[in-house]
Amino acid sequence: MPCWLMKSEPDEFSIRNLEELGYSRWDGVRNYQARNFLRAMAEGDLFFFYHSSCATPGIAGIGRITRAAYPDPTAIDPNSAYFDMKAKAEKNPWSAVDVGFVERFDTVLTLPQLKSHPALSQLPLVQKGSRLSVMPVGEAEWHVILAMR
DNA sequence: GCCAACGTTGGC
DNA sequence: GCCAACGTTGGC
Repeated sequence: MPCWLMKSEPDEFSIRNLEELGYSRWDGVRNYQARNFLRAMAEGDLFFFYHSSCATPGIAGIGRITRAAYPDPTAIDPNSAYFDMKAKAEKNPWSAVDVGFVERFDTVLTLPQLKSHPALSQLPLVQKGSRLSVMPVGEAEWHVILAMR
């Protein structure tokens, strides 16, 4: 089963928000490479929930894909912060998935911790300058990260 | 708040 | 198709 990592700013949407809600739509992705990964996801895939742009950037928990990619409604909603003028209902280039809560880590697995592990050096997350917000995680990497929690 | 790195836009 | 300018991401 493919595994993933997705970034969210916890001020916007955190692992606690997902825990409280139980499920959510994962929308607002506006990068083609990240969108293509969204489209490669299947129901049942697991992902690491990463907190970015915050006091302690790192992996905060685990979620599950509960619905495969579909057109992102926020792209055609003028009231949404993610509205895209160029998107139309009949031609919407952006995708969203639905996700469910799986687990919240007791403590965030911090970016420096992740960077310190040699087995994770190929993960785009830890590479210099990488801004990719949705990325695949290899099975070996997945288990390494799980063991670090 | 700063700024390096990246992706996108648009003139040519 | 090139590439400079711009806007955004995201760690620090």
